[in-house]
Amino acid sequence: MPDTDALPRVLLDWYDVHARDMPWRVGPVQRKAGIQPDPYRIWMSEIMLQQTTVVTVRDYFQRFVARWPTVRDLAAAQDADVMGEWAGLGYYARARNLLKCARAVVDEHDGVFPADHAALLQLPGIGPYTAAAVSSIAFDLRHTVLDGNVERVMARLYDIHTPLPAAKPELMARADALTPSDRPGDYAQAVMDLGATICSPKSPACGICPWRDPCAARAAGTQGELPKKTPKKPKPVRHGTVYLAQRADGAWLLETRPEKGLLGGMLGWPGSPWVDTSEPLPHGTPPLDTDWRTLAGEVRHTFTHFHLILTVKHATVPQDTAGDFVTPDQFRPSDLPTVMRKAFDLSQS
DNA sequence: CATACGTGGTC
DNA sequence: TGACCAAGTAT
Repeated sequence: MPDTDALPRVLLDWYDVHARDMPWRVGPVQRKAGIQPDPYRIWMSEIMLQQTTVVTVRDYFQRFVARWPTVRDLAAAQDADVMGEWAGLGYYARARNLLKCARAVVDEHDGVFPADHAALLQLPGIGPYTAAAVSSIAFDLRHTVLDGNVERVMARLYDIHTPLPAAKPELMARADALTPSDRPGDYAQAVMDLGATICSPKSPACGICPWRDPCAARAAGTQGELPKKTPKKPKPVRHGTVYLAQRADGAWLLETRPEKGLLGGMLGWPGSPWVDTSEPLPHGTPPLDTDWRTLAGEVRHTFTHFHLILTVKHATVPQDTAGDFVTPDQFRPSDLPTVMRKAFDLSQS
């Protein structure tokens, strides 16, 4: 059994030297000099980092805080502007909840992020992990973060073979027992940095790990097979049709998708429902009665729980055609979610 | 507890 | 090349 009193100290010492630089992060040296993180930026980064890598988040974060420097700025933004800026980052419910949360902070908390874990948990898009991350990292309160990194580190440190998600309560208990009252914010970032860099999913760098000596999995040689996970279900393949209509002035016929469900609230091309490939290719109802040309090739895209094959139809229509056309000066292909941008790219090739 | 919910990088 | 994986949340 590792000495649980010494472990957090060892990790904090490692973090003092190896903390990675991130645009939202106040590093250990600055923090010791009394500089506190901006809760708005910590919250923003934590929402973006949900199921998303630091490398991907970095540029999105910079664009968001440059465009909306404070939570009040964000709360006052147009929905379509925020969704467009989020396009390509995925999990679009995060963007919808980002706006709801910003407006709740302004309306219910006088524009100031609450430090309290329970209060944070009441806000849209903030669950157990993010509430703990914001209260610890932004306010240096002692809360235990349990994300994918910490789960992996704990499973290895204590050689826990119970598969996820059943192992979560035990992993949380282990993580909580290690969380120190001194520098809990730096500790939270340190244990996640450790999981992201040293204690990685494949071929962990045990030789340079600050916790190599107390690590039970390393002693047992099981680090490569932990954490165990319950097998995933196979992804079905679905297919459908999308319609790209371009007016004489170059404007495109687009629609804002319904708030709920896949790509909710995002810009997209009109099209058919997407059905299993065991069924015939659906054509849906074309948005205009015109001469549609089927483009060569197809769009292939994989979502979290299914593969999609899209047939893309294109038409050039007269200037006086009625509909929600977006003019070239207002159309940014980067406002489209990736699957829709792939259809656009096919029409341009 | 299971499922829906994106995308890009990696091996 | 396809499966796995990433600082999870909502229902």
